[in-house]
Amino acid sequence: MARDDGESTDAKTPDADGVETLVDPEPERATRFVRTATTRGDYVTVVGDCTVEYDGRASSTLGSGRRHVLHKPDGTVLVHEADGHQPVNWQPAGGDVAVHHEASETDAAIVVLRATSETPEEELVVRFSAISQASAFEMGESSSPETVGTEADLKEYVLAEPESIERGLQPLATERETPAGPVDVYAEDDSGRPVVVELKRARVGPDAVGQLSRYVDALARDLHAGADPRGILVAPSVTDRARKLLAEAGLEYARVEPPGED
Amino acid sequence: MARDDGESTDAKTPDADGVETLVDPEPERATRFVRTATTRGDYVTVVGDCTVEYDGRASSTLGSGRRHVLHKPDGTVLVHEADGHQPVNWQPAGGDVAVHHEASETDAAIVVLRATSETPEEELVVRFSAISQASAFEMGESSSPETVGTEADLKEYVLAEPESIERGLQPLATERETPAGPVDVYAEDDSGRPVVVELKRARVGPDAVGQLSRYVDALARDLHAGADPRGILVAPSVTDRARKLLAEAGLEYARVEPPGED
DNA sequence: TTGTGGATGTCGCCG
DNA sequence: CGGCGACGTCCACAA
Repeated sequence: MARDDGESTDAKTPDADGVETLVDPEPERATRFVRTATTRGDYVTVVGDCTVEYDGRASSTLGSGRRHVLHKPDGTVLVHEADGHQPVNWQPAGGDVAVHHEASETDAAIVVLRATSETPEEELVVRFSAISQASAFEMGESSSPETVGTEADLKEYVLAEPESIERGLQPLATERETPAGPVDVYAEDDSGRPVVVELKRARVGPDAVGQLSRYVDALARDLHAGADPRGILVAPSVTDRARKLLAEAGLEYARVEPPGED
Repeated sequence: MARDDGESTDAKTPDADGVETLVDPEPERATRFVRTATTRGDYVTVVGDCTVEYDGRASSTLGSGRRHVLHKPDGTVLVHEADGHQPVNWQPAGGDVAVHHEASETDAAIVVLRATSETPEEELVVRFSAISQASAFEMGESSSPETVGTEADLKEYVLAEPESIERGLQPLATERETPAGPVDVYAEDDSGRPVVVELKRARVGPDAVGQLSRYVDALARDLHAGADPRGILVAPSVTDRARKLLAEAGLEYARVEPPGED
């Protein structure tokens, strides 16, 4: 879709389909371009040499280096480097972003992107000493993937086939509230004894045992004395340590296939 | 840095400083460009309409939409949409990436990026029906930020000033091993009673209580009978439920300022 | 390779 | 808005 508004003269390719690109722009031009595109609600990317400062829940400093900076229409800022899934620095959605240019200690003007947010109060400042490429894209609405294999899928399966955990097990409720939090599946075994089922979609470690343990303890307190609920951890597999912790706490483990493998 | 190798003729701006950009390329050209840049070890970005399929630990499908796809030199693939910090789909570093083009159901040829990995066996397939922009960048080595305000900083502070937790507290060891895992700080109170200290840099919930609880239980078993270790959760703040769980488990809480606020 | 716990975790749901 | 737990969590570090 062509851009015909005034600022589109900044674009290297103003007639391209929803994309404008500057290569090696001067700082002032880059500043104007990024500011305009950001204001317009575009998805903006900048590649160049920059330093990054972050201050908020923690603080960090990054020395000069070549990075890939994204600014999304929702205010998200991501600073990516050559490696890794995680951005090296970022700012969550919802904050404000300001772009300006200023003189650096040497003679080169630099482009500064400052992203701020409140609750928590945080600030991310990216200072470009050189910009190789700045682009702006019209991005459509975000969609969400249909995912199979989540804990919700496992719960569905367990509710449909409770015998896969134990013969005679009867689910009574999901997300049953206890003083320690909601229990994934609350059930009764074939002798009428209450059972707390904690579901995990993947191999479990000690944390899941702690979680189940808290629920069972809370329920034991909550129910009339002598109810003595059982706790069953349901997962594809367990680590050794988790298995020992289960044994020590008098809890049980039931293996299920990972969900969504139909 | 100018690119003078054979494939550089694909670049829209072959002389730019470490950046090559194609706008609205034909599928075959885009395929060649992305494949070459990827092989070369460049940081590659593609913006266009695509579908995404993932299969591995879980499975997901994404219908057609405009997206921003990154391929990093380490093999990481990220698929971003207009919103959110997290990529809507991704592939971790270390896997293989293949790019080819194929005929679609309609007459348009499409560009396919397939990222695969083993352990766990996973596959991510991005199918572009149209590409607005494809870019390749030379990216330097990744750096790592100097971050202040981590749990490690809190530990340092606590070891230097144990009285900030409790008068007379004497740290004996860090990461002391127990059958339930390593304890952040192992100490003795002024009466010589052993103390397990669990540190958290931020407000804590029930999970941290469970963690501390496991350590204390394990240590009680591990030490000679009658040692009766105390457990202190050290954090800037606690949720109500966590506080209740602490009380029920006979554990304590000590408030500390978030680290790195000097 | 696997286990374990931290993270500026982020995200969605629910009170 | 805060609490709570899932996440294809990712990640570094240790065994």
